[in-house]
Amino acid sequence: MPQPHEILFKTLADPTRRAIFERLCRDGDQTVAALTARAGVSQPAVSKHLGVLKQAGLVRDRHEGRNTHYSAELGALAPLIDWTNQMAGFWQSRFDNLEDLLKRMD
Amino acid sequence: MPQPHEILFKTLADPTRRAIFERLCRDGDQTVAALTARAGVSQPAVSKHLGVLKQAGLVRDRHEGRNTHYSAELGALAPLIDWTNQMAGFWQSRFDNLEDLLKRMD
DNA sequence: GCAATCGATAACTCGTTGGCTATTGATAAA
DNA sequence: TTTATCAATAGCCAACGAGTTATCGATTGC
Repeated sequence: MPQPHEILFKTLADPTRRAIFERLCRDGDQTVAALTARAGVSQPAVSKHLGVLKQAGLVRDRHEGRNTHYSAELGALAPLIDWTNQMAGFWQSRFDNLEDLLKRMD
Repeated sequence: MPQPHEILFKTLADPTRRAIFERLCRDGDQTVAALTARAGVSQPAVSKHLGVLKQAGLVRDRHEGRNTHYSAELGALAPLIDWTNQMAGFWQSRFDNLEDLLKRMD
């Protein structure tokens, strides 16, 4: 399985798709029709984006009669947070090493 | 100007480009030649990626004779962190509102 | 039962983008 | 001064991806 942040970056890179996810975070549970009304693209396009978001684990779907409700899965963002923390960690390590070096030079 | 996280998501979505950035975070200052040696793609491809990273503010370049050194600009990740925090905030707000509602129903 | 709505899928188009090779400008080395 | 190296640019191509319209299966309402 590829590294978990890989799919997240790819999925969230598209503005339309990210807007859909943001809306689900803001306002919670939404039907496809409700999301389509505000997405600025066609219903099939929205369905496709939701499929990609679901594949990335960023949303869940719940079927209720002929409506499908989607909701954000906030925990799925964890690998993204981990990745940024890791980058910051690398940075800090190198800084610490430099500090040590300078200390040893005294 | 577009929202600052927009360009970051787009820039970091490409695996090759992200690997270059990661390497700069891990190991600090690198020449284009050094980065090319490990990138698995041609030197022009690396230069193009570095151009995109620079445009996004994620790297800085420093010229030294005929070599060009690049280094990571860690602060540029801030809008990404802000965005994830904002998503978490929306989530929390909705939870709080639900809590309030339940409390008022007592 | 029949018409209407919801949402997913199919099939296609088109712009974007990541890759390449070739080349150029600039600096260092011989 | 001539040759070699470094990095950026130009020009091209193939693949991918986001959008469209058309359609279909499923559910609900008349």
